Amino acid sequence: MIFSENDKFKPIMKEEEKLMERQTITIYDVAREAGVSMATVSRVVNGNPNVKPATRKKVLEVIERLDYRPNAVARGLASKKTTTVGVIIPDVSNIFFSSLARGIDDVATMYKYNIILANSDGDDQKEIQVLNNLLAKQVDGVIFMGMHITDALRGEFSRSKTPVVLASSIDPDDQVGSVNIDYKSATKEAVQLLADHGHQNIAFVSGSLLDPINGKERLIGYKEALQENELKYTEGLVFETKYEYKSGEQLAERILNCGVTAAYVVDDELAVGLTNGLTDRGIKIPEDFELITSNNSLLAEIARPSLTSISQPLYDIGAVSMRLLTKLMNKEEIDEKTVVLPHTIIQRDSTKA
Amino acid sequence: MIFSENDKFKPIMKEEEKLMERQTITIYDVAREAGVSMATVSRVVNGNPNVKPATRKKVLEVIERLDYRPNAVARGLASKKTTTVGVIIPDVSNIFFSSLARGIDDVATMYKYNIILANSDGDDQKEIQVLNNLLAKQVDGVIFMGMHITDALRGEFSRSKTPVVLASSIDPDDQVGSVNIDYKSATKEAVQLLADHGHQNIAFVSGSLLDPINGKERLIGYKEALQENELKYTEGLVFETKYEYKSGEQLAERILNCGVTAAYVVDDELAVGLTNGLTDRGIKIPEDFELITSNNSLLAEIARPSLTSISQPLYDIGAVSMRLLTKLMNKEEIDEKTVVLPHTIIQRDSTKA
DNA sequence: TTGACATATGCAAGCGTTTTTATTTCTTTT
DNA sequence: AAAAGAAATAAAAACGCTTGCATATGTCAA
Repeated sequence: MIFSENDKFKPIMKEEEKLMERQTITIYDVAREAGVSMATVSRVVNGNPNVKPATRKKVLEVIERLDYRPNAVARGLASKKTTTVGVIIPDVSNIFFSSLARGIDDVATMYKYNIILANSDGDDQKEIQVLNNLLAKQVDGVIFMGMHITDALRGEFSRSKTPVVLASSIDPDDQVGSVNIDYKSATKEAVQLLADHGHQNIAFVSGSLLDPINGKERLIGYKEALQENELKYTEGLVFETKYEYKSGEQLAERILNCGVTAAYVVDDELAVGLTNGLTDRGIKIPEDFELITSNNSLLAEIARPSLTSISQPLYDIGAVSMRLLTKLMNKEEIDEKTVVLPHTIIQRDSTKA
Repeated sequence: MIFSENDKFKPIMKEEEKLMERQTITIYDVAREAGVSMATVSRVVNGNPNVKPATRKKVLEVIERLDYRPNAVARGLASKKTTTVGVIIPDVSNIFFSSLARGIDDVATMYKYNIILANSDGDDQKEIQVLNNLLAKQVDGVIFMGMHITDALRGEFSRSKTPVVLASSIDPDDQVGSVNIDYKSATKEAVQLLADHGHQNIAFVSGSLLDPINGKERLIGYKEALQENELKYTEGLVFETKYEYKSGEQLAERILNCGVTAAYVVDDELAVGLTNGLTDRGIKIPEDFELITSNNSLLAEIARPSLTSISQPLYDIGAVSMRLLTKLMNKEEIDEKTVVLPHTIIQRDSTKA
């Protein structure tokens, strides 16, 4: 009895049933319901103008009714574009990089891209592995952040057809795009300001000097500034350490022992550590010691005393990098693959007025 | 003449040419070169054990030689798994969320997933839009961070078959997974500590009370602590503001005018702002004013005085959320969809010893 | 040996789109 | 009213892989 009733309904419900049971509505379902071909539905979905308004309307209604959502994976396979870009970042939880990341994502969203975010810890191995992984996922482009670009990595970059932009990272030969500030000049200005205040022993506090941004840009700027002020360059005043709060704190003692009275620091976290370390030892900033940091992140503002800083427009570097990448992906004409953004120095309380 | 020469070579070079010219090596190329079927290559690539070792070796060699990389998009279409999860985050550049994100990505990597990161600014509209976008990209799961879950959003969650985990966000009915600490107890303990030090007027400084985490958890804990100490609850001591450094600074004046001598603050950035604002007005912390913050991020450590804080294990919350999501995606048995991680209070210099 | 099973491999049908090519339907123009 | 061209639509072949099913090969006990 029950069975026969069910059977009676079966043929009638067949189509509806199909829709209910199948978890995913496809372009084919829409086409059938709207009485057009898949091609037409595709055109409607993609905003192709070659569709009669009446047809468009009809299709749109069915899409609405069935709650159809195009499958981006199938699209990606057919069109060979994923509208996704890979972002390789040393560490998202570092405010310097996360500021860049935010700029990247905002512009990405603006151009209808999504970002796949992958942490590398700045590890050469992981960077390559992560890059290959992203390429396997068919990202349309890659934004790379990292202090240091190995030959192996550069090799991978050029081996693939996928466009790459370096955000706040320096590459000797500019095969790929990149967005930076002029680190050499910025450093020079900062050190100049310190020299103007009469300091004789100005420290250069940095991460690894092997990283081109430190060794080939900032250090040069530091040296030039010293030279122009007739100050002698001493290796003893160059401190190579990690980009960590703790490292900065620990450095305080050593730095004081060298008779240093001013420092240029390449990283905010490090700079805050040093500031706190000095303050804890009774040093008055800026009276007894002046200090300039480099990233103008929230940390520079929050620290007490607040820190005078080079202002790298972090968000903007990210945003411009992504914008550049969109052009590259779009095969547009690029006037200049390497863009240099302006920097300034924000005076706060870690230097005298 | 030239033409005929070319023609002569064509048949000979045909296969090689194909390989050179076609930018992408496919599974088909590997199969042909190795003299096996695509299915076998697929099995090798996917580590399926049903392949004779000799065959496996041969295929692997060809893969190596041709530098073949499986196309994850095609794989995704065929297998209906993308090994990608979506992460909806209010703002990556906020250290609270980026700490969570780092935990998420590390565990994701561990389980061979990638994350698509999307900023929502905590905006209800954007959250839904971003979610739909991620679902269109066929992510295998979603991790959501946000202060506040609208009905619309909850609707989208339950409408899709894709598993969702809330990281450090509260949902009344637990249809989806979530990972948190016990905000009520944590707040209660913090306020209790302040009360123990004899404070009569303890402020509750928060973001929007409409966010369940504030209004339904923390505020309750605050009230309970007051009650147990026979202190009267006054609306005037509840401050609702934004999670921003500036807001905290500006709050200092108002808070002093209310005769407050201690505060529990729900966000580190806000807390540092308040601390600096108070200090700038000559208030001595902790002698004249005690303060406890909530996230134990780097900021709490960096601030001077350093801030006593509830320690939410941010990284762990992210990591556990992702781990939970892997189980959900894998359809494993889950003992408990809602996991509550332990918290502690880290005493620093913004409270008396 | 042979039959019975297990193991290894191949075949081909999807997966849900885009896109090229072909076809149909409208407009014009004369 | 017919021819020609433009506009709208349909048909079907990719895209690069996975996977169920069929087939082939190998192994062992009887």
